[in-house]
Amino acid sequence: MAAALSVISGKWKLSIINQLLSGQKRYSEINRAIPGMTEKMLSQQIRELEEDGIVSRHIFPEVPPRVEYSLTPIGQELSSIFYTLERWGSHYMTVTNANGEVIQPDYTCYTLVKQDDEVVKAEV
Amino acid sequence: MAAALSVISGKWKLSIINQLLSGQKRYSEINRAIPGMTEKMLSQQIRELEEDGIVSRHIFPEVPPRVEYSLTPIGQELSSIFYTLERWGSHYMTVTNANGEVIQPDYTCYTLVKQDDEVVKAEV
DNA sequence: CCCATAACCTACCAAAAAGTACGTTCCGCA
DNA sequence: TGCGGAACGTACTTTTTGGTAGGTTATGGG
Repeated sequence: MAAALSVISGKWKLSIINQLLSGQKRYSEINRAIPGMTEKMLSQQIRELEEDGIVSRHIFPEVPPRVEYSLTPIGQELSSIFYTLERWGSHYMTVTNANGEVIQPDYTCYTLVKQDDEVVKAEV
Repeated sequence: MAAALSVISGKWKLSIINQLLSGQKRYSEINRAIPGMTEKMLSQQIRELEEDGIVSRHIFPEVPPRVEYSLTPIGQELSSIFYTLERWGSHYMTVTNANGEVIQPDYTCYTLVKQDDEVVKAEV
C-alpha cells in the first residue's frame, strides 16, 4: 500500500497518468493539456514514473526531437485506483461544500467540553 | 480525486485510519500501536483528519483526561481505497524486486537512441 | 513532596517537494 | 541573421512537511 502511494504521490502524477490513460501522447501534448504545470515538473515527474515502471518512453531520433509516452501494462492497471479515488472523492464532496467546510448531513461531529464545571456538548 | 488524495496524504494518516478501522481507540492506544511516530505527529495529523471530517473526537472530562477517536461514516468508507491500494501495491511488488528495481517480466521497456548516426534500441 | 500519566501545545530545525528563471541543441523558416 | 519549437537540464528559492525538545494541567501513588 505504501508502494502504491509512493508511486502516485506527487502533485502532477495523477494528471499525467490520466492523460496517458487515453493513449500514447507526446511531451508537448501532455504539457499543453495540464495547465499550471511547468515543463520542469513534467519532465521530473514523468521520469520518476518511468523509473517506477509506470510509463515507457519512446524517443524518435528526428529533428526536431519527438518523444512519446505511454503507460506500461502495470501502469494501465492503475485505473482501478483512479476509479476508487474518484468514487470516494465525489462522494466526499457531496458532504463538503465549496469552501472545504464539512457539512456532514447524516451525523454530527461533537466534542464534550467542561464549561464552568459543567459538561456541555459542543458541535465542531 | 484530488480531494481524496489530499485527505489521505500525510506520512501517518493511513496508519492512523488503519488503527481506527478496527474500532474506537484512545490517543495513547494509537500512539503505542504505531512505532516511530511521535506524539506531535499523531495529534497534528489526527487533527487534520478531524477537520476533514474523517474522524470524530470524544473528550471525556475526567482526570486524568481521556480522548477517544473513531471514524465517521465517510471515514469508514475509505476502506475501499485501502483495499484497492493494497491490491495494486501487492501486484506491483511482484514485478519489482527488493531493491526497488523493476523486473517487468511480460514486456520490455526500451528507448531508441542515436549512436554514431545509427539508431539503436537500448533497454532501460 | 516529587514523579508519573494523559493528551496535548509551542518554538525551533531539517529535509523534501515544488516553483522560477534561464540555458541548451539542432534545424527549418522568413 | 536571428527566431522559434521541441524536450529537456541546472541553479536557486520558496513552501510544505516532518522531527526534536521542551512545557502544560491536574491528580493519585510511593
